[in-house]
This record gives sequence, C-alpha cells and structure tokens, in this order.
Amino acid sequence: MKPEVEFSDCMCLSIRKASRNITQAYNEEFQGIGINITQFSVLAILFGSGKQTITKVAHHLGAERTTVTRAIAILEKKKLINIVLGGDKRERLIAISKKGMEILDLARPRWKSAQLKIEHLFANQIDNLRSNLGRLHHL
Amino acid sequence: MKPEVEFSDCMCLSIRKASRNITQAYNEEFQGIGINITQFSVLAILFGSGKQTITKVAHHLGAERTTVTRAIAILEKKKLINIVLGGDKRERLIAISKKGMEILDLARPRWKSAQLKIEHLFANQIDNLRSNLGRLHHL
DNA sequence: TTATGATAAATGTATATACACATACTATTA
DNA sequence: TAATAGTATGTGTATATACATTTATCATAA
Repeated sequence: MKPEVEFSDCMCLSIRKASRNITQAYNEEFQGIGINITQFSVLAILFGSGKQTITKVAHHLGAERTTVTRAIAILEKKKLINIVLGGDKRERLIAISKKGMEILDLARPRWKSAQLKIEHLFANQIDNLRSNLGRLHHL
Repeated sequence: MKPEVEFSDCMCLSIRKASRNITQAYNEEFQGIGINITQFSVLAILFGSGKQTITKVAHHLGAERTTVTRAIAILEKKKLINIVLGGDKRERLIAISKKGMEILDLARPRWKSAQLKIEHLFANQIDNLRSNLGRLHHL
C-alpha cells in the first residue's frame, strides 16, 4: 500500500522548477549582453530608485542582504556600479555607473522580450499568475 | 520622463522571490530533522521510484543533472543513500538507505504540514496555482 | 564621556544552480 | 575488429542563496 502522503505534487518542487525554468528563459535573452537577470534587476533598481545602501537594494529585491552583497561585488568587478561612502561610515552607497547605464540600455529590450514571452504565454491568465505569486511573497 | 519599459513587475523576479520564500517555509518545517526540502525530494523519489541512476533522478526532479550530482554527494555523506555500480559500468545506481528511510519517515509529516499550509493559503485557488506553475514547467 | 545597544556590512560555510569540459564506458558502423 | 558516435558521470568555475558570526560605526543612556 502506498504511504498516506503523496509527494508527487510538492508545491515547493513545483515552484522551484518554475523558477529555474523562467530564470533560464530570461538569461537566454541576455546572451551576449554581459549581464544576467540578477545583475539586470540590481541595475534596474539602482536606475529607478537612485543611489542607495545594500540593505535598501535588498529590500527592493525582497532578497537576503548578504545575497545582494555578493551580487554587488560582481557588479563592482564588472565596473557597472560605483560605490561611495556616505556620512554614516557604516554605509556603502551603491550607484549605477556610466558603463552600467549603457549595459542597462542594451539589456532593457531583452528583458522586455522575455517578459512579453511570459505574458503572451499566459495571455489573460497573467494577472492571475501575478496574484498567485503575490500571495507567496509574504510567507 | 520614465523609460518606456516598466521593470517593477518582472515575472522572473517575482517567481524567484516566491521560490525563495516557499523554500524557506518548507525548510523551517524540517528544522531538527537533519535534512532540507531538496534532500527530502531526492529521498522521496528514491523511495517512490526505487533504485535508479542520477540522470533519472534528475529527470524526476526536472533539475539539472550536475545539480543532482552535488545533492547526491551530500546525501551520501549523510549516509542516507547507497550507491552501487550496475552492469553498465558508467552508471551509479542510487538507492535510499535504511537510515534514509528512517529520516524520510520522520520528515514526511513535516513535508505534509508545509504542503497543507500552502494549500490552505490558496484554498480553492490551489489548482489554479498548480496550473499556472505547470505552464512554466515547459519553457 | 563612557558603556551599551542598535545598525550596516563583510565574511565563512554550506548548499543550489548552470554550463563547459573531461573521462570512462557502451553501442554502432565501416 | 577498429573507428566513431552516443551515453553516464564527474569536475571546474561562476553565481545564487541562507544563516551564523564578526567588525565597524552610530545612537543613546548612565
């Protein structure tokens, strides 16, 4: 007899698989640009919300602060951001660099293309998907 | 003027954030058990589908083969699986061990608890969520 | 002003993920 | 049978993620 509990449709597995797939789909669009979707998202936030601390970037992304620290290090190595010290010497203020702006401009239509593919795939269900995901953002 | 493209509701970011949140929710349920949701999923597949190659486990999970290779190494270190060579000497056949079965039994109700929390959160929308995620499994 | 608590960030460690490449073995074909 | 193509796996490298711990700085209270 099968065990009482049915593992075959684990929501966690399902979402993680979806996350991997969609991440790869976006990253394929970024081929040859020199950044990936993670880096794009940080640059987009810096562009949209201006110079800010790592902690604030993390809040914008809804991601762990130390995860963002590592992402910032990569962007710094690629010279896509500038880092300056603020009046509060604990803080490091992150700003998108000139080169970062150029790459962001290159990447924007790629992002839009990937985004549209998903939106077209879901057609009139896209708001429903957004709603479902939104509910998972506050676990 | 704002750029033409609106980044604020990137589907990729949204799904990845959901994935992180739900993964943490499941892992919290597994506190003190000695495995996480990733390891649980591999053990559950080995239990459900029996001894098999790493490649087949990867197919079952819908995950990258080399990712599963690293997961298997962790399970081996924890002695939750047994690895034997098959007739085809390229293959390594992975089976859940006695200790693995014991941990799996301990973990099952924890998984079920996490799963139910998600299902209750979505109530009658859960099939809708499954449907949405299913569509993302074939990108 | 000094002791204490709060905050910003980095680092160590473990794991997850992807991709390129290498290796060993099997199957097929010339 | 020997050459070649295909398959199963491992490894190197880079990045993503989480959590614990540490360090530096700031704010506040004694």
